[in-house]
Amino acid sequence: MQANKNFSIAIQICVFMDFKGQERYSSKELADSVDTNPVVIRRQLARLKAADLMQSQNGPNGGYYLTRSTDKITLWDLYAATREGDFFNRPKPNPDCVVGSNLKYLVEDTFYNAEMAMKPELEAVTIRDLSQKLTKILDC
Amino acid sequence: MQANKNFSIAIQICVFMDFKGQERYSSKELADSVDTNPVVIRRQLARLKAADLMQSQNGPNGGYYLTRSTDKITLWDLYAATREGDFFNRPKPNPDCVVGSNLKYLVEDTFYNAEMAMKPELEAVTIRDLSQKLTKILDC
DNA sequence: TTATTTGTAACATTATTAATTACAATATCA
DNA sequence: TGATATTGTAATTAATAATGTTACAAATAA
Repeated sequence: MQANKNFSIAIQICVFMDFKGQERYSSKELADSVDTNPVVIRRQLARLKAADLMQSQNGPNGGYYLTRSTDKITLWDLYAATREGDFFNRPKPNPDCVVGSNLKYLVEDTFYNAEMAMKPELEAVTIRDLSQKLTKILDC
Repeated sequence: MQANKNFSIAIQICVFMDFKGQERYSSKELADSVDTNPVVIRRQLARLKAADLMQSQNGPNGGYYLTRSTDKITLWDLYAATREGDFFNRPKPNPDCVVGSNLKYLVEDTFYNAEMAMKPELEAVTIRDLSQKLTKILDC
């Protein structure tokens, strides 16, 4: 399990960017913030780029930047960009067992519905919301 | 990531039991169905026992059985029994980064809401529903 | 009393994830 | 143009987590 982790890192990167307010961020800077390796960050950001949430520029003074305002990026956007694989996860059922081999079909509708039920909750929160909340916390 | 997998196995075991209609099932039988080791199954079932969904009996002709009718066991029951850890999963934030170290608090409400939004969807489906659906599929 | 089964700990193995190294491609700027 | 900084990605290694296995005590039925 770990679409969760990628999701969490994506949130952190975006909030970090909004909070800092720079133009661009190198993978090195972001890696320090997340406490991991720059290459790990670049791999993560490749997903966000694929979802048109992030852009990058090569060369000196290059780096990554968000393609739109942080009040237009919701947690659902990041969830969708970083999720992978099946919500329901039964990799290798015994093909001789009628239950195991059909279970996927039995539950896929329900699992889809469950996942979609989260959508409005995650859409209700933007990156801007989180970074403003953070600012408030730190003011105390 | 793998609360999902335990959840899936729990569903499979319960549907299997309803579908077969025996009194009890040894961990060996169940392991064959799931295609894994009996000890793995026993570990899984320990969770379901802790959630009062399953009981067991030692000795010859012993084994596992559900504590209540399968039309009273919902997918949410199994989800709750098998979930572990945080929905939001950022194990070791850099303590020097204000974003990373506070992120957990920023999102925990939203993540709780998102998880709870799934509840009615998962509560709407019982183990009985699934095993009846399976029977129908196999009749075709 | 014997056989069967759960419960669990300890260990071994396998699979997955993350980190690192390396380097080509690209872009900036003096 | 040349030096430098940066992304993109592949290949490798290291670390971590999950799974499978063995072993055996405790319980129970016949």
